[in-house]
Amino acid sequence: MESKEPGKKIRVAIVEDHDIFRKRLTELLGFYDELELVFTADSGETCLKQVFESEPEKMPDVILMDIELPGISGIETTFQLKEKFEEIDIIMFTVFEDDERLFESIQVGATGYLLKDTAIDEVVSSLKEVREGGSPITPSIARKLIRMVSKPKKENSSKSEPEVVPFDLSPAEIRILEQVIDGKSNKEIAEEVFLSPWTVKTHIKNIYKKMHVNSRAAAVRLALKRDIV
Amino acid sequence: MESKEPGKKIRVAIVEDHDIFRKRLTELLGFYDELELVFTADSGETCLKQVFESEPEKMPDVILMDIELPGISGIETTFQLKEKFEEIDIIMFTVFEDDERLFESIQVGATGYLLKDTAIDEVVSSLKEVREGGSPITPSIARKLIRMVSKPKKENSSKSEPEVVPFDLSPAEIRILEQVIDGKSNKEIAEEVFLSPWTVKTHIKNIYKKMHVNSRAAAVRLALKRDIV
DNA sequence: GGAAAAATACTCCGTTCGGGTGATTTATTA
DNA sequence: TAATAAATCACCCGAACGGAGTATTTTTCC
Repeated sequence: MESKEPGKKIRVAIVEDHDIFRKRLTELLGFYDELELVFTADSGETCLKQVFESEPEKMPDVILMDIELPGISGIETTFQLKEKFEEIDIIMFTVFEDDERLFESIQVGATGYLLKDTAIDEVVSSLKEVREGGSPITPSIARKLIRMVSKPKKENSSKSEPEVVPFDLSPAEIRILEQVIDGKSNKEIAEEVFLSPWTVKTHIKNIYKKMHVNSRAAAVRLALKRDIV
Repeated sequence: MESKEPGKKIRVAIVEDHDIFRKRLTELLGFYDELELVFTADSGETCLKQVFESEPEKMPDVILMDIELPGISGIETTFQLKEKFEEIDIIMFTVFEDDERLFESIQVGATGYLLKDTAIDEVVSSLKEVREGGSPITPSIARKLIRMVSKPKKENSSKSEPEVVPFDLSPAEIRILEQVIDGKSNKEIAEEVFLSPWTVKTHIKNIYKKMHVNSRAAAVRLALKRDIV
């Protein structure tokens, strides 16, 4: 893992709705010459706007993203960002050690996950690490991650494949998603899988929710991109 | 996550076949008052023997375990140990960042995974972290972990060339097809490319004709399959 | 210069989609 | 056993879509 651009300053952005915290963080990061703060935002919307409007030379390398945000969440924002700007590393920054959101963060493409009580120079080294191909996470979060990866050794080792399905799609949903990818309409899918069109529709709605999309085309693209089929 | 026994020394064991490295490590850890080295071993077998024969008050809290060992491997040793002594935390200690063994280590119950070039005081803080419920891992390993939980992205492969013209799509059509693939609606596309929605629609109709499809989803699938974008 | 292809714009019409809501039934798991 | 998740079916509504047709302007190229 090599550093992406050894000599250069790391361009950092902060997304944090809590004014005092954001300002404090801004101030602290200001002491580090190796960092360049390109913008701060107090909401996901503002962040997206900022990034989309950034000049190439002001595009952040890393974003410190609060999870709890007014309006669209940090997770959603991350998802949106990674769709368009895959090269930006995003470190989730939160007060909670929340399994669910940790998992979601990873799903949508966050690279690191730090707690807000992390010391400032650890935050700074995290920013560097992430640019060098690492994933800064606190040890306690690492343990959660490890639990996710390791088998819940509950008997039953007969199950062959762990079958890592991105987006947590249920078997029924995957079956239907495949049909959607084939360009079929709800009615056609219903006939194919012997279900009512209403059911098919419901499944598709749930698929959209899980995949964060709102059209067949987007779902197909994502599914193919992530090798779900 | 609370410390298991706040005030007490952490009982540490080292399993490492490389004599010089083991001795050096022993020496270095000796400088830390908060640690108590209960034993060292140069093989998995010795380690198991040591643990099984340990007095309760000499039972290690944490074992630094080399993966590459003569005889039974560190992974196998870890497995054996965790069978009987689940409360012992084991930190794998290795020179290699090996995906396969990282994964295996976690499967058999290792709590942490450090590279041997880790600074000594980081090793020591790792020993503490592990006792406090954390999982010390280096950022680069964390990223591998995260990749495991997130996307089993299929890399590689057929780096085939553009070859012939995919379909006979005109530049304008391709431009619009790209937007379709992004999941945009006709109206959104119109705004994006500064055209009337009617025009966009016409283009899409023509695209369908050329591609022999009749829905966005099908067009997206075909386009991605054929690498048109 | 002139034919052909591409790009642009619009209308009508019936179908499909996507979002919201709500309900029942069956696992599964705590 | 109780709570939760998955799967099933249903309805309303407005927006979007897809098909067929027509037509003008630009570009391209022989």
